[in-house]
Amino acid sequence: MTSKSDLPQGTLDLLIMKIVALGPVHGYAIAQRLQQVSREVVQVPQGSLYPALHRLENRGLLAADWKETDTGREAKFYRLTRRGRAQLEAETASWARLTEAIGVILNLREAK
Amino acid sequence: MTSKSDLPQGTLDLLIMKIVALGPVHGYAIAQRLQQVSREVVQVPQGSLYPALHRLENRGLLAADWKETDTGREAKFYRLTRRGRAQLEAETASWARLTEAIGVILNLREAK
DNA sequence: TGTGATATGTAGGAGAACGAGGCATTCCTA
DNA sequence: TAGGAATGCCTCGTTCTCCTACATATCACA
Repeated sequence: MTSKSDLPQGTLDLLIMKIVALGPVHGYAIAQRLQQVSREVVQVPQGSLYPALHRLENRGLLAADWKETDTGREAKFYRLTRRGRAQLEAETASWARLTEAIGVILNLREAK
Repeated sequence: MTSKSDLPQGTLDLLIMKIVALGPVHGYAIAQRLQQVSREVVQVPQGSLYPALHRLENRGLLAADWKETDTGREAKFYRLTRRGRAQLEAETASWARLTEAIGVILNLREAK
């Protein structure tokens, strides 16, 4: 079971920012955490992950430094910039508003 | 306020199917209902609406007949096909699973 | 007459997601 | 010691969706 459902467009950036907000992580670990925390519901292919990270970095929402991982490899650790933090807050609120609205619609009964 | 937030990819089709499931409606009315019911949160531009309707029709999820509206105009009334109804159910469940997973992630506290 | 609401549609472009590929290192095991 | 799996980074090309802008037509009303 637990079919991998594709993420709606735009959602990936939000999730990435959220994970990064919890503390500096490198790309590979971001994908792993999203998968674990969501119990396999959210799965991020690398062909989506890295372009998204670069996108966020170009927009000035993330910044990165090369550091050594626990396993002794070099990896690019991302952190949220100030703008990124503001963006995360805004998008989280927006997401809540939207999903609530959609939830209402999906629960409509024919009783017009 | 009530900023118009863009819909995540794929969500539009889901919402359209849901509205159509409540009873036959024409395109223009679908957009209006979505806007009203969501208190302006969901707004569907015509350039998104009609392509989406054609898309759903081509996929065999919607079917349409020309009828007269309350206002005396000819309009294309859409209804769900059997496949459309199954698709709506599946996508609704998928949406619930996904938003729940995302909700969990967005509520994470740094306590790893 | 002209403006706003109703009603349908297309064209063009931007942007996101993803599959498929490539590359390098480390660790485990047969 | 050879091979594969896991870790870690990346890009290219395709596909799909969405949206701005535009085009069309009817009707009500001022």
